[in-house]
Amino acid sequence: MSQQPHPLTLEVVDLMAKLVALFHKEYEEAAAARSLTGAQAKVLALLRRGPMPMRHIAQTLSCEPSNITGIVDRLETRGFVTREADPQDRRVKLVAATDSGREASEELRDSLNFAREPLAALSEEERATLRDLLRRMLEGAASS
Amino acid sequence: MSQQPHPLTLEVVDLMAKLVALFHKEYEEAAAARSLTGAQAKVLALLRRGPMPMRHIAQTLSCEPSNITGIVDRLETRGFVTREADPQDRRVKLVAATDSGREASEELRDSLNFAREPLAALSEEERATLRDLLRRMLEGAASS
DNA sequence: ATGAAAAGTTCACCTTGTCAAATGTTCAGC
DNA sequence: GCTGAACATTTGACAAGGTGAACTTTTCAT
Repeated sequence: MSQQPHPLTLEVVDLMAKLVALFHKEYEEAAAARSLTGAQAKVLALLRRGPMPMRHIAQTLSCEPSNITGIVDRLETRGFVTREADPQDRRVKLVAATDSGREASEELRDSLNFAREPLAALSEEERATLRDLLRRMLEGAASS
Repeated sequence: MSQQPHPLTLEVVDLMAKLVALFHKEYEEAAAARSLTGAQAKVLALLRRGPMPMRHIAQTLSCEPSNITGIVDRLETRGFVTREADPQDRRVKLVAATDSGREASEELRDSLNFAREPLAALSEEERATLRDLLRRMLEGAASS
């Protein structure tokens, strides 16, 4: 709690902050190009793996369940998502992406990959090194 | 525009998305601990380098100037920031951090450095490698 | 001098986010 | 079998972030 901020660490944090800002901006733009908001795109991306209870969405995105209600409402009126009661437990609603929702999400993801100019600056080997470092950093954190 | 998404690239993008989410969450929490919002903290961080016209803040954060008005309003009522007319051009207002604003921003920054658990998983040498890779990736992009 | 362009502000509006109070459902214990 | 606690979701009130359009003030080129 009282360690000197090491100059190298400080610089890495600074670079990461810039990269985060850049990534965030590009994600929002890619979503907006499909008239989705960032939050809607994130929910849609989660649902690519399959239907999911509201609660689980809220936990994964670290926000209140009541917040998800609104986001799913807006996705639902646009036909990107459906809500059905879970037969196992009728308290929970399973949110599932429609075909059109899945398609929008995958398009967005692919457009992101191609738009990733920063990554193009690295060779294949460097990208592998980066992948390993990022993996190590994320090992302790939450997943999916 | 039609290149196959290379699995390695895809994985790196995915890891970065997770890192971005993690970083973002920790930043918001660190800001909230000082009862600042993320946006307010970002503006305050920009002002550490010196006073700045509203317009410049908006450009740096890639948002509309009218948005900055509100954020600076809220920072101002809490005494973190002042607005004065630029003597050179009385259309522009120079926003400057007060001592208390600067202090809050620096505290936040330092708390971020120490809270950066993910980085602790890397050795000094690995952090240097990461720094170099990030630098390369950001070379083409906007700065500060 | 006049008029176009720039910087900020204001206003109306939407989305994200929180919290507290409802509703409906499940389930443990009796 | 009933009751009450716990749970998932929704609703409503509210604040902040974000946009776009209309307005004021100031600058500056002609």
